[in-house]
Amino acid sequence: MSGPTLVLMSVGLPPPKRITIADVASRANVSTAAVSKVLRNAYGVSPAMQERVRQAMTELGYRPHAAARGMRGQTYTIGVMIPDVRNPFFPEIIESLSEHLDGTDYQVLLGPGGSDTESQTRITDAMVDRRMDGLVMIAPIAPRRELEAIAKTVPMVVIGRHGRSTEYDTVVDDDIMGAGLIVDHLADLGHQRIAHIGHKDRGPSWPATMPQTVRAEGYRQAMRRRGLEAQIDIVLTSYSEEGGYSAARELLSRPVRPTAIFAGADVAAIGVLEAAYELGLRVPEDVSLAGYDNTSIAALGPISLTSVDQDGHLMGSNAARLLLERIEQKRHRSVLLSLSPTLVPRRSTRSPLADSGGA
Amino acid sequence: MSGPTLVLMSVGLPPPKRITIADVASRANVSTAAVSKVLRNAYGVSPAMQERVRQAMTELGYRPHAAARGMRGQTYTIGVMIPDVRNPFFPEIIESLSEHLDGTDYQVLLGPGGSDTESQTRITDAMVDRRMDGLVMIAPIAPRRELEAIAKTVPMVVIGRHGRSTEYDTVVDDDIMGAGLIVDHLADLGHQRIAHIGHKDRGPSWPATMPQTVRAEGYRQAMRRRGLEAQIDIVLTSYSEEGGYSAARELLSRPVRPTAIFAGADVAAIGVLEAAYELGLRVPEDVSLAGYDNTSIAALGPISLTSVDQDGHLMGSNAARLLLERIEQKRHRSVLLSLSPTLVPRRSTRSPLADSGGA
DNA sequence: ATGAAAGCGCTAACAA
DNA sequence: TTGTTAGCGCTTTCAT
Repeated sequence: MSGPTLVLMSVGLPPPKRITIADVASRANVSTAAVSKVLRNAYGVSPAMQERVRQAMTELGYRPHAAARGMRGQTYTIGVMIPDVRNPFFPEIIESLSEHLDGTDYQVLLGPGGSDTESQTRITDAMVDRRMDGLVMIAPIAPRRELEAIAKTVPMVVIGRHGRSTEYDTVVDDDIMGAGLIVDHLADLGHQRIAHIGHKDRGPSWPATMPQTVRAEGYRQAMRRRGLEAQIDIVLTSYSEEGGYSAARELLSRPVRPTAIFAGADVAAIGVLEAAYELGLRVPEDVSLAGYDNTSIAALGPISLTSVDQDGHLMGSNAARLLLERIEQKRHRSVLLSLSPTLVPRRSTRSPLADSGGA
Repeated sequence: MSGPTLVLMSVGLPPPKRITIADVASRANVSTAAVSKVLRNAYGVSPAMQERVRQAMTELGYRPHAAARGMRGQTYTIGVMIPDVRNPFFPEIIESLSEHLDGTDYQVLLGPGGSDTESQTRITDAMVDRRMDGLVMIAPIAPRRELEAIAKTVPMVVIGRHGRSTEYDTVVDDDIMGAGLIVDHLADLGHQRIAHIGHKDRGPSWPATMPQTVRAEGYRQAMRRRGLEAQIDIVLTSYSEEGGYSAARELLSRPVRPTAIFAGADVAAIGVLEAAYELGLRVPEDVSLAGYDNTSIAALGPISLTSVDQDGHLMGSNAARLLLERIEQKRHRSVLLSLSPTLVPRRSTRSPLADSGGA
């Protein structure tokens, strides 16, 4: 294979300089203060002046300098911290968030934080340093105290993390319930050896409020409720293809295999599929499989993965609404919004074969 | 299903105010200019003063105000315009981009632009308004003139768009070659009726330089080269699951079906799989299928999709490098970097059955 | 209703 | 090497 091709080209002209409110002001024969007021739809400008200023703005192609505005007023920027850009569930939230903000003056900017505390802190700080008007944190792993410290500085909504805070709003899906839906579904089908694949993250933070912890806990509770306490079987890897793969390699290589696997995320379930495929095991004939998140891949005919739907759309729009309330109406009382998930049964789960009795 | 649960909570304290260089300066008994210099690692500060200032910074927990810095100097922010947050190929580019920037003072912020011109323009303007130091545009659909107008204002690298510009750098994968790899592969297997699913986007821009156009053109060229000109068969929908699905419904319902389908993107190929599944056709027994992008889903055992690999990692790191060169070394000569793709053959393609002779 | 002017936190000439 | 100071583009009192 040939290496990359490289082509050089010419040129370099003097950079044009931007139009400021001063330009607009002089063009419209008004003060800069007047222009500023028009810009903000502030009180105390006659319709006539309004018109003149707007005219001048369009004629000159004026664009407000967001950073400069931010020095005194707002930056009109909403920051969204995203751990793991690859997670196919986040786009749903993000899309709905931006949609909700589309009519407003606010712009959404995404901060790619890694799955470790440091990089999440780094990008979060970066957003604060840029004086964003509000922050949406998607499943952050920082300790609550840290989040609250930031939330004291800037309006904040946390998505996908359980527990409440007085400093920020929370939008969360009831993961206890979601895990229960899956376990009940599998138990109803006659499964007993139901294993769970969980996510363990790095970092010092106590993860009791993280979705993965709550899903595992929901799994435990449901297993007990169904009298399957002795069958509780959790493998902690990560919510990723690799994580699901390695967990499944372990589970499916045992002398007594589980008859069903509940992966805490669809991506992990995909890894399980891969492992099962390699081991020559069929889903659902040899092992039932369920995921979580109901990502679009779960719906695919050849995959047809039973999953739990979280309505990311609703999460996103609510997060946007709550954040705007905090920013514009200066609300300080915090809100906890808990949405209920729904089960989406598909072909990846079915009754275990006759030979698969209890332990 | 019960509706969302809502819980209200209390509190509201006076917001603390931020530490500025003035605070740091007085604490360290130096001028603000000195602090500024330390901040920028600028020339002309004694090690002693360096130390005093850094000390004061950490003691006070000082964080520079990015917007204020931006008013005179840089914002240390790199903006990345992303059309379609759902495209699973982009995360690769983004990850490698951020990685490359990790050691530097720059921060990556992502601008979610939709698949239409307006929303892309909107988010791009927003990034310019925020005085980002550099912009990376991933497969933008704006006309080249528009891109160049922006590039005159701010250092810019365009990814995934063919054609060259004197104003910005380009990192692109050779889509003509990539399409050729697929067609050759299929033709070598004995296929003749090879159909192609393309992407047609909205917007007034002339799309001759867009990847989808080039891939379609590459397909045509390769078909001619292989003497299959009469078999050229392109269905234009979109690079999405739905697009692939509807195109495949059409193609596979014909009296004389193609023996192979080359979808311009893996996501579209996934839609084809879905359609084939619904129609009771097997891949590859009844129809061979190839995608493009080699996304992780293509590698899955149950899917095993033949695809073209683009090395997003290399694209991302090169884009970062080129952008930094433009920003820091003020390079003006533009660069075109063309990477070559590779074929990744998998089980979704095989020789057509005997009964599937030429038209 | 309108405008003059004082900052916001920082950078960069220029002086010392 | 260090400090002084004039902005950057906008918002926001406070007079007019």
